[in-house]
Amino acid sequence: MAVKERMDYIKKQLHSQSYKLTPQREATVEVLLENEEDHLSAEDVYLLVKDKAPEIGLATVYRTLELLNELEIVDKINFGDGVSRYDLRKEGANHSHHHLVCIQCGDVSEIEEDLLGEVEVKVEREWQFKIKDHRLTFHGVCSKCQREKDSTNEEVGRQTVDQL
Amino acid sequence: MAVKERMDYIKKQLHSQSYKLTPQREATVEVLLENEEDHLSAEDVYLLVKDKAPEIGLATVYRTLELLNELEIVDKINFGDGVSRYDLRKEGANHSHHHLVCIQCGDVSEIEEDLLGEVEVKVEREWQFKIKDHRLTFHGVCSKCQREKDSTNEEVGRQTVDQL
DNA sequence: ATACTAAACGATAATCATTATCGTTTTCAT
DNA sequence: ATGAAAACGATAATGATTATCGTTTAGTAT
Ligand SMILES: [Mn+2]
Ligand SMILES: [Mn+2]
Ligand SMILES: [Zn+2]
Ligand SMILES: [Zn+2]
Repeated sequence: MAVKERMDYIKKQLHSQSYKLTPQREATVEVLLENEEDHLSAEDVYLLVKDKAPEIGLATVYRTLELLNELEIVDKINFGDGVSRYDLRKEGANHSHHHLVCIQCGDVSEIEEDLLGEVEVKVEREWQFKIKDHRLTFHGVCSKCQREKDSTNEEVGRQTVDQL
Repeated sequence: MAVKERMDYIKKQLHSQSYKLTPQREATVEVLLENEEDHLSAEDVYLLVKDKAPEIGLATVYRTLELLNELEIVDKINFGDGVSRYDLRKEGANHSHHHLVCIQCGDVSEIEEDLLGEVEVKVEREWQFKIKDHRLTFHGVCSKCQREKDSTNEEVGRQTVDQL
């Protein structure tokens, strides 16, 4: 697993900006690495990190996440529920990855591939805008929910009539 | 101006769902139409709409914006400052338009052109995800801020060195 | 026109995520 | 070992949004 190496790399990033790697910060990063698929809120991180460092305070979690965001180690994203969520950047990535949000089951999945190459070239050229980062989220129906809808819609002889 | 016609169309959308078009709702929509370029928070809308309907309450503004969002007349967006912003959909558009956010001056400008056609085809095919809508925001440096940076960076005679 | 009912409203209290404050602890260079 | 700065934990404050509730309005049936 590259967990150890990524931790080391993050340590270096902190040190290079002369930030200390406290036990609280290390535990927080560990939680983020161990839950990379998820999109945790500050409260979520707080509850998970308390297993490793029970004495940690919620304020410290917020402070740490804020710091990691400034260092561009995590992205702070917002899916429209009332909370910010913190998303570790993919290994080696220097920009935010994309998301698919299912409007039926709420599932959030990732697209690691950068789909915006050509689009960004066009935007930079035609809008004279120097792009530094992006946020791209698709809202729709995930494959699982599509299948469930299908098996529900077995209208007599005609099997699936319309799958939305 | 198409303002009148768009108001009529929105009236029809409300009525078709058997919602009443109250004076408060009408005043709110008017404010949105008159400030289409902007990205107003609920509070912003509240202050503007009070000119037209001084007795309106903030709760009603929130309720109206929520309703317009459900009817897909406005998009509720979040640029990372602590507030939701409400963005009227472009005339005839059935999806959210894109945004350019300048990380230096904070300016937000619009991209009405739908840049994601091919990307969405690919996502639907390769991720088996049925796309209903999207959110795309680019973060970077707007043309104005780039020009200011340029004229500042005249390294030869070196006038001013760095601003900010 | 009157009376009834549900929708909508205004005022304001409650909620809840996030931020600020402050006294204490830790880290690290001297 | 000493002192200053950085971090921390607890908790109060803030501020956007939502919920509540009594009143008003709009639409419909008498
Ligand atoms: Mn993600
Ligand atoms: Mn817009
Ligand atoms: Zn789903
Ligand atoms: Zn700018």
